[in-house]
Order: sequence, then structure tokens, then C-alpha cells
Amino acid sequence: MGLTRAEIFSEEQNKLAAMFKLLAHPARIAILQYIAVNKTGICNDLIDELGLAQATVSQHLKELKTFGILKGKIEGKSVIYSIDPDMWITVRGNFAIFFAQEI
Amino acid sequence: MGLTRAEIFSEEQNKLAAMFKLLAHPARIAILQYIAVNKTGICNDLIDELGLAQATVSQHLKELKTFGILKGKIEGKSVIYSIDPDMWITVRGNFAIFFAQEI
DNA sequence: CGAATACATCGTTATATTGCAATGTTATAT
DNA sequence: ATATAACATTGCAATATAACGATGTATTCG
Repeated sequence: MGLTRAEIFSEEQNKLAAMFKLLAHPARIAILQYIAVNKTGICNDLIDELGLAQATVSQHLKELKTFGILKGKIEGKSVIYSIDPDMWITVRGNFAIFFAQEI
Repeated sequence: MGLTRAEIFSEEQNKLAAMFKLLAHPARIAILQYIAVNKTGICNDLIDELGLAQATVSQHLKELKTFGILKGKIEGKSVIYSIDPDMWITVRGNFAIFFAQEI
């Protein structure tokens, strides 16, 4: 049905999956890498960098911002996006815990 | 379009996104956790554990196996799944590199 | 052999995601 | 005030994904 049956999984499993999903697209990876390197990024730069249409880039930025890994600051006509360090650390920590499992 | 424009991203970005995507579903997280704890797992156990239909569990197992993070060994009527340590380490390593970015 | 067990695969339905053109919004520039 | 710039939002079309019943395929058991 295309609808994940989230209710049968634990909070932790759903949260982890949501984090993985956020990063499960090369455009969103590229956006985070660009902003990590340049410390900040505006939508226009990312349009050039990625080669996707403005609407598409804006949509990916929105997903990252809604999740909380990016924050946006309005500066004149532009929006300056940057990584939210707290969320970044949280996400990294959750992944680390997942991969710390003995196998 | 629904079709990711993979050709405009780097190999690395596409690979990373594919890894994240593999883990971007709570059922696949749960399968890996179960097998990590129990060292191995057969489909039937996972059906009970997850509460999803047999066909659905089989499908998720296939995805994990196709990617290479799980391997399956036929043992009588059952298939014993286990984590491929090399792939596990590879995946963990790639994520570690991603999260090692200065922000 | 025939039945049962344990999966895999197929086919279908419901929903989600990607990408973009068109359009809306807000702020600066003229 | 009008134009432009820099986005955000809306509304679609194309494709992907999740879930599952039904069916196929080995394998074991009686």
C-alpha cells in the first residue's frame, strides 16, 4: 500500500528510519556537504551547485529545515541556510549508537 | 517525474544516499537489530518479531541481501540470514566519514 | 508418493517521492 | 510605484515504495 506501518515498530526504530530517510537522497547529501564546507549556503548557490530547478532545491531545503538539521536566516532577499549543530550532533549520535551494535 | 537525477551527483553522493535509503525503513532497522542481537535470523522468526506479512518480510530481506549487508544460507527448509561483517564495516565507515565533516 | 513447511516471486493496490513549471510572496532597487 | 531578485508554494505528471494475497519452488516428513 505504500504506507509504512509505523505503529508496529518502536519509537526508536521509527526515529532512526526517519533520520536515514532524510539523508536518503543525493541532493540532500550534496546540500549538507556544500553547507558543511562553506559553513552557510543560499538557495541560489545551491541551484548552481546542484543543477536542479529552483523549486526542487527549495523543496529539499524545506525537508532538511523541517527536520531541523538546517536552519534558515532571512538576510535581505536571501535566506542563509546553515547546519544546526545540536541536531547534527544528535543525528550523528543516533547513528553511532545504531552502528555500535555488536554483530 | 519521481526519478532521482542520479547523473548530476557524484558517485560518492549516490552511494551514500543508497546506503541511507537501505536503512530508511523501520522494518529493515528492526531486521538488522534482531539479527545483530541473535547473530542470525530466519524469515519465520522475523515475521513473528515484526508483525508484517510473510511476503513483506521476504521483500525487505531481499533488499538487505541484494545490497549485501545480509547474506542468506540455505539450511534445510529455512534460510538463515546473517550480517555480512565486511559490508557492515564498509557502511559504518562511510557514514563515519560523512559525519566526520566539520560543520 | 502426497502433505506440510519455509520461503520467494508475482501482481496489484494504495500511497509517497521527485522534479518542475507556474505562480505567490517579500524585500531591495530604480 | 514598478521592476527585479530570491525565494516559497502549489499543482501536477512520472516514477518509486510498501504491503499483501495468491501462487510458485524447494525441502522435509510421513
